[in-house]
Amino acid sequence: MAPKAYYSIHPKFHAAVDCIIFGFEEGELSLLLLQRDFEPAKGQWSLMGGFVEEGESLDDAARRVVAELTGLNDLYMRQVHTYGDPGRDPGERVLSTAYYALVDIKRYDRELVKAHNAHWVKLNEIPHLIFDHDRMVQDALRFMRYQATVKPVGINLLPEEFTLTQLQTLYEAILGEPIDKRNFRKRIASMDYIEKTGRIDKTLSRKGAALYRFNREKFDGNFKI
Amino acid sequence: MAPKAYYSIHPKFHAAVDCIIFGFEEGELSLLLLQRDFEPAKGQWSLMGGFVEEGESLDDAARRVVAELTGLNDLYMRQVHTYGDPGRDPGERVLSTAYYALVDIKRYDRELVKAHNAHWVKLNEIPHLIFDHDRMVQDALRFMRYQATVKPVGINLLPEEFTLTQLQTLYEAILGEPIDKRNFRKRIASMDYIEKTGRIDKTLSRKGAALYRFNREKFDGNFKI
DNA sequence: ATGAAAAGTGTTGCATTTACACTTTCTATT
DNA sequence: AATAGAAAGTGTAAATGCAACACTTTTCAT
Repeated sequence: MAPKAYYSIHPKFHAAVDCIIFGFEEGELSLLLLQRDFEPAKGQWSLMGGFVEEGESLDDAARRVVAELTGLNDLYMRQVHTYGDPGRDPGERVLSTAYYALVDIKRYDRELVKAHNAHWVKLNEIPHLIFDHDRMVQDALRFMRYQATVKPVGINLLPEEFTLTQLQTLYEAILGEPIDKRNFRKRIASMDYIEKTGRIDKTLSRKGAALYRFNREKFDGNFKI
Repeated sequence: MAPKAYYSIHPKFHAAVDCIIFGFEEGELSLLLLQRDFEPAKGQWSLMGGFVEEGESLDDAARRVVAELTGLNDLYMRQVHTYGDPGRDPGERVLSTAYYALVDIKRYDRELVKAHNAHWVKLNEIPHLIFDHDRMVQDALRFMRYQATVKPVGINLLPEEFTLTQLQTLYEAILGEPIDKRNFRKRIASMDYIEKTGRIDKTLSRKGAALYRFNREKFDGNFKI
């Protein structure tokens, strides 16, 4: 067994998670940010975060923190990076692990968000954030963009059923560049895990647009390597 | 200011770094692993790791730990992931951040490695490692492979000057598949940041092979986005 | 009846990637 | 001195993937 001193001669640190919560609305990506009405850094903007508790994994902590703010427990989340510079939190030393989360912006709990004084802010209108949260956002954005080019994580920003126009607008927002409609639809047509539901959405156009859905079974079947 | 209780009501944890140290020899990737002659988990195999100390960033801790074992202070290193499940270390709770490092296997300090009872182990001969170190290795390998397809990080596994055959063998080892010699050389020729030194290596063939070197300035000039 | 607004639909050219085999050079051996 | 062996070095053609491009259909509101 390990001698007791093996651990105890080393310092301990607070551990936190900070969450970069992405939403998609009006053709643009947004982040859910807190206008802090509490200390520390009261009055400034920050990411939603929280301390890791005893017996709680990092993933669980991130999930809890996001659920506290959104009421949603089933979000797509990924760890981005851990920030551990001494002095990154001017109060005490805290190691913080950043996670990004993808939210269908129609689903979050408006009461909870209001209670936390949180707001959806469009990507290009993001204010300066406290500590090293600016850098966390940059890193999370880069990582999410990369993931989106590799697998269809973006789907988690849309409702269960979505039109191809919605999907294209989403990917244009993620990649930050316009996409040719015909080429885009050709590519989607070749992905059998994005399937027509047979239903039609009439709210977004007079003509109506076919609704599609992501079929996780087909995707996992095709992509497990 | 933050009330003192803001921090102090939350638990603290040990923080560690574990390092996946890659080398390249005889056409294969290897890892530098410890056969532990110390507790905990004496007798088992593990990654080189260490606790994060007061006033030391995670990156610094990883750099220190790798230098302790290899004597090398200038290695290419990247953070991979942080592992925080309660119980991942059966002794006490420890949050561990994994880093990978790339070593020119000709350069490390053999005395230090021997003193730590560490050994280079080929990728496909890696034994079961303690705790969650197996998973760390898988994650690091995937991340390093991805990085190698995007930018020439592999160069850090070779000496300053190298032949194109060495470089090709390295990339075959990283990607795990054979590469066509002519296509490979065509691609390298199009990268002006890999430049001929004018020197010739005569140790690896009778004919002799041109030595090349990575020009960081040209690379940064081309790739800064 | 008409106009507006979004949905939907194929083809061609271009660029990139892949497949493929022989010659050159040198030295160690006979 | 001749030769065999071993790795270095070199170009072309086919195929595939990617990018560019414009008009018709449908429906509802006016």
